[in-house]
Amino acid sequence: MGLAEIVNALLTPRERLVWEASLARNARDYMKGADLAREGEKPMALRIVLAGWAQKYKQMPDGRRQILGVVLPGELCDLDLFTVARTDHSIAAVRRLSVAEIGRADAQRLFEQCPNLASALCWAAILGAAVQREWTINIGQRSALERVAQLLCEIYVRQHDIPSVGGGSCDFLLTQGQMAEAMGLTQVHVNRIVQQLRLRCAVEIRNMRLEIPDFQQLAALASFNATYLHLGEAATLVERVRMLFLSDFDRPDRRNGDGAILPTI
Amino acid sequence: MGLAEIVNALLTPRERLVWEASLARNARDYMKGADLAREGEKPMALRIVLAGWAQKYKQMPDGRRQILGVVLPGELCDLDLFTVARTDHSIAAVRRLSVAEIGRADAQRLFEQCPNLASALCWAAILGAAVQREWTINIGQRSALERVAQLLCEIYVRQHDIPSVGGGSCDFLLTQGQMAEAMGLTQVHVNRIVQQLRLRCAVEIRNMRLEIPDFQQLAALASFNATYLHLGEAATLVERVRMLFLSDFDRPDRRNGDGAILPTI
DNA sequence: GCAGCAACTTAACATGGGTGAATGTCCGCG
DNA sequence: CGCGGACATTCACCCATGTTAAGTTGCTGC
Repeated sequence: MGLAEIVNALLTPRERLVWEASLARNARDYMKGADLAREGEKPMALRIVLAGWAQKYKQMPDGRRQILGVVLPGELCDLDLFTVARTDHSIAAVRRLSVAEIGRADAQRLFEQCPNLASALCWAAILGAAVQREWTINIGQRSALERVAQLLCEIYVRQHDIPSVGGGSCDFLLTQGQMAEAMGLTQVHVNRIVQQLRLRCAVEIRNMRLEIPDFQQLAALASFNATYLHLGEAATLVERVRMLFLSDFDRPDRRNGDGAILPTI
Repeated sequence: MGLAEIVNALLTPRERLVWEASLARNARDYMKGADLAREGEKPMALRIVLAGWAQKYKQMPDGRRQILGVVLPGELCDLDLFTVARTDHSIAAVRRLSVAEIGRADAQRLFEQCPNLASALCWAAILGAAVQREWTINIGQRSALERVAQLLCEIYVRQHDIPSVGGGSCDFLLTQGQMAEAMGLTQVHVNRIVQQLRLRCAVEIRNMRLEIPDFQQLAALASFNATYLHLGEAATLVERVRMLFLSDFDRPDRRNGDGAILPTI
């Protein structure tokens, strides 16, 4: 369940327009490898990826680097602007990247016009933490082969939202070196594994595309279980948000585009 | 920054009373190893640890288990009750455990009486995700010695809130086997490392207590950087929460115990 | 069409940490 | 007091993955 679905479920049509206009107005580009934010800095913007991929990472004093997750188009980078005094991780562009950067003043105005946006962003951030948990078990417990297979499965499913039967393809912008930093392996070993996957599952990574002829087979190799992505849960989302933020959904202007009042559970 | 500090910063005195009464009223005990919640289930309660430690974990089909984090007294287990249809990880008691379990109906009533509680819980959940990120880099990039040292540092600091100079001691309820599951190592290897730490830093784990004669030394071994715990940021928290949830802090009843209006930034 | 660089491959070798199994130590309980 | 269970410790062996160091391929810019 990505930010887009959450926004669709929680915002009124009018709010959605304001939100999307704000994204478009604040677009900014980065070159491959450029940092959008650095660990230890004061957070300066609310960031949504528009095109390309971003990577969250942490670096140790001696240079070892761990990629903590990738941010795909339409997804939220973090809520640090509202939650912490100093950011605890860095964000960089995986390749050429376009991102909406909403500064303090703009954000303030935005939330005044979109009262439901705050809970939508909180939800996206909290669900994003579920992905982080899965990366932890991935690195902690899986073998190199399982790790890489799991990464490919996750990236594939996150781009399709509805898990498709059989196989298919999707964008894949990481180099083998970046995959290594993401999975706690070396570049050389990732290369070995990618070749194994090529032989065993006919998986191909080429030209920034990932091709998976048989998703079931790959998922089995990885013991992939998509529960943590919480797909298809948007339908029942309003019910749960309402439990926590009662007032947000009792406002009289909560209507859909046709003027009908949305079901209130 | 733990839940307690966040609640202190965001709730009115009246709300705090209601909240604490609710915790006390819903206390429930678990035996060592008992599950409070299991992966795949529908979330049934909002849980706050009162005494003892809880562990979040995930298990793979073949039995491998990764501990994703520990929940110390006063901390929130998760917000799954409000965010997901099915939980993606399990929670168990590390040892005998007392926890407040607030069910749907009770939670509903609670949020009606404590309008600021919702944002407090969201903040706690989002800041909890920062700890998860650090576990990821810990397992992905650090050597076994660094990992164990880092774990000890984190547990120590989380119990002291204010990092003390020199050394000290704190509760430590994990067995070496559990430490192994937490750090992606084997029990045997954790034992080797614990003995090294004993020699090199005089660190002792005994009788469910952890003694660290020289915290600086241990922190250096681990390359420990406490940024991710966001200590001491509670002072400026209201300012940030206000940016996101404007309305919550404009309510007329936001007064402190003496009847004076709290500063509004 | 070629220089130059980034990414990918391959190979030989080294090692941190895993495995399995036995032994030791402590403590609560009947 | 002695038994049983939970946890910690030790040992011998070895494999998955890291390290180092060449290549090789294939862009991209000029």
